[in-house]
Amino acid sequence: MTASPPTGDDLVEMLAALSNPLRLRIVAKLAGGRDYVSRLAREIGVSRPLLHMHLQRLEAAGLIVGSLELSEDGKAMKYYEVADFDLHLTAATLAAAAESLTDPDQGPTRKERS
Amino acid sequence: MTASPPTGDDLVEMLAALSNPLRLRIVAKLAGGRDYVSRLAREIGVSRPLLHMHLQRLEAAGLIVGSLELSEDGKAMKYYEVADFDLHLTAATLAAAAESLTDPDQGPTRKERS
DNA sequence: TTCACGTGTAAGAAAATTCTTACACGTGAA
DNA sequence: TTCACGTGTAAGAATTTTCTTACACGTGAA
Repeated sequence: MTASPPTGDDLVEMLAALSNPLRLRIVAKLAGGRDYVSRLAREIGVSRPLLHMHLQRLEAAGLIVGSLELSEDGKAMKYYEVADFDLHLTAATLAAAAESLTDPDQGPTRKERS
Repeated sequence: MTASPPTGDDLVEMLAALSNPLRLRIVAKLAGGRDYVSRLAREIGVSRPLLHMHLQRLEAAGLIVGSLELSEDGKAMKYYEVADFDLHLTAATLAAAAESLTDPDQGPTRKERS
C-alpha cells in the first residue's frame, strides 16, 4: 500500500512550497506538534500576516492541514498540523512525474488561474 | 551505505531547483541520457540562453553535472547528465534538515552571496 | 468601555525569478 | 569568405514571490 505519487503539477507545487527556508522551518516546527497561528508566529519570530501567507502556501500544497477550533474561553483558534506526506525524489521518479506536467503549450498563467 | 543527507541550505537549493516545470522537464530528459545544450534546447523547445540559465541552476544544486568536450569535428560541446541523487522527504527528514538552516538572524542575501 | 488576545485580508514596496533579445567567440565545410 | 553549428554572457522587461503596514472583526476579563 504505497501512496500514489502526485501529478507533475502537484509535485512542483509541493517542492515550491518546501523550497523556502521559512516554510521549511514552519513544517519542522509543526512536525513537533500542532500549533495555532499567533503562537507559531511568536515562536518562529515572524509577523502574523507573513506567517499566514506561508501557511496558505503549505496548505495549498497539501503539506499541512488547518482547522479552526473554539478554545474554552471562546476564542477562534486556527490550528495547523503536518499532513502525512512521503516524497521520494530520484531522477527516475522525477522523470515519471514530469510526464504529467501540463503546460508545454502554455496554459493559463498563475494569476489567471487564481 | 546511505548518502549523508544534505544540509538545510543545500536541500532548499535542491528543492528550489526542482520546483520549476521547465527544470523538472530538463531533469526528466537528461534521465533518459546525456545531451548537449543546443540539442536539448531544440528538443525541449526553449531558447538556448534560457536553457543555459536553468542548467546552471540545476548544476549549482548538484542535480546535474556538465562537462565540456570536443567533438570529432572540433566543436566544443557541453554535455550534461543527471547526478546520482536520492532525496527522501518526510515531516521527520525535513525537521532534521531544518536544524542546519542558516539564516534566523539574516545572513547575507542571495545577491550579496553571489 | 477598554484592553489583550485570537482571527482574516488588502495594498504596496522590495526582491528574486523567469524569459527575450542581442551580442561575442571558435570550428569545419561549402 | 561566408555559412552552419557549437559555446558563453549581458541587459532589461515581465512576472512572481516575499514582506511590511494597516485595517477590520470577535471574545472574555479588568
